Amino acid sequence: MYLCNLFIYMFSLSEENYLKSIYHLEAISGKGISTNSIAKKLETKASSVTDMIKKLAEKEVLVYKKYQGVTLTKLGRKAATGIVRKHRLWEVFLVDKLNFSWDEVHDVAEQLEHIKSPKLINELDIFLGFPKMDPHGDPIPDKEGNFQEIEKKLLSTLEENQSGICVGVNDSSSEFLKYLDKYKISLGQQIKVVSKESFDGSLIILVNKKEITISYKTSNNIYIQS
Amino acid sequence: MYLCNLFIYMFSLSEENYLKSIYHLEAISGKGISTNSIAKKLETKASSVTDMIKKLAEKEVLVYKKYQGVTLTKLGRKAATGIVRKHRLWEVFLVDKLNFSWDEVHDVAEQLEHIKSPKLINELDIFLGFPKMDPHGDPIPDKEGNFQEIEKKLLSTLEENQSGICVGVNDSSSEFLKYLDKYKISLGQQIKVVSKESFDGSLIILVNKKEITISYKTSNNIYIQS
DNA sequence: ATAATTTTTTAGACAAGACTAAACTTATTT
DNA sequence: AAATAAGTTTAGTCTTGTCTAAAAAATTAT
Repeated sequence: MYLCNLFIYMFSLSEENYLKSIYHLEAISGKGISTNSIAKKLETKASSVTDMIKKLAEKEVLVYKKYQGVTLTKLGRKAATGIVRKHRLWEVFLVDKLNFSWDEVHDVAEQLEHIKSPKLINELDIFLGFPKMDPHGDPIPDKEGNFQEIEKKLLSTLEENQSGICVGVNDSSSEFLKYLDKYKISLGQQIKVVSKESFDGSLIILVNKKEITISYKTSNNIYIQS
Repeated sequence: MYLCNLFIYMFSLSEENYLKSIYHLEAISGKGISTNSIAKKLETKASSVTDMIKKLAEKEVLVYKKYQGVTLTKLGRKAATGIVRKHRLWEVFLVDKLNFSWDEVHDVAEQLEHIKSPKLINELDIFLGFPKMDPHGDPIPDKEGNFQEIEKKLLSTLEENQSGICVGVNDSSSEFLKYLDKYKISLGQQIKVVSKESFDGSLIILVNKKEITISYKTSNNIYIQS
């Protein structure tokens, strides 16, 4: 228990960013995350990544074999979910308490997620009423790093005349979220597919009793629960 | 205005800590802050301080002449009060909203004060109801860096039978604050000097209808408003 | 006024984390 | 199976911020 609390102080800002990125990459593509993919995610160079993953392998948060990519250990995953938990709780705080909109929270949460204080984050969790989702519909891990992913599919996979509720987005960039705001697409919003253009995958959807046309790319970044 | 907002992003974590320390030292001892005093405050070496103040002089946040110590410029003072503002607002947040006690806030606020987001701090100010004091009785600067110091004197300067209200502490260390908690001395607490021992300066004071004896050192760290 | 002491600065080194360029593996073509 | 391409690692450099040891300036004591 004591060791476990010290453990959260063990990583530098840079190390934490690597852990988080690798965690997110593993969530998409499974084990054996490549040097290049990490470099792309962190907007850095492959050689920098090689240096850092050697260091993280020493600290036993990931397993590294030359030219084989990396895989988080249980320890590494625990650390990563801790950071994700902090990031998402802070996002809820910013939106619920400080009048941020969902497209404004990311950069600030990116800073706040590195604050080291177990009491702070647990009290914040209590203060916010133990939220289960962040403002983009992503699940918030509990203290132990556990969370349940909700049932959801991409809007792009719906057929004509099917409908559902928006429960998340795949792209949390400010540009995309502002675009969604313009068409009043937000979490909880009912969306119905009116028609589907087969040649480019674009959709006409019904939102708030208005029909709007969205590209395949857009529909592929919106999660729906039927 | 645009420049003014960029300005707050201009300093590294380390630079911010130097600015803050120099600001606090100036508040005590006026202009011309010595290399050694900065080193002591930041628990670093004089040679490191010399390096850093050269850098900060280049950035025109302080004036530096070899062997003469440093003095903040208007720009430097603006930056420093910005950090102090953030530190103290976060302290209020921790105590008012997250159930921290006044002896637990310092280390966390020390981290939070470096988060860079003008919107964050202004919204936090609104959320907290524009507090004028932090949990230790220190004033919170407004956006422009202005604040008014309240009328106060050290408990050690009171005469026998004089009384007043505790409005601040000079030492915010966890040890001292816990000691005060033990004797139920908190902000707003009525304190009356029952008697004064001339040979060591110790006091017998009346707090909550109980008489307690405190050392000169203690009485010299408590601020009173008559 | 000179000597001793303290303070400050300089010079050179180091660690973390990033970068470029070159070398080396692995994967893909032909 | 050899040739090419793509991805990865190594080697060496740079920046930031720190440090030690030594030199220089300022202060204090004699």
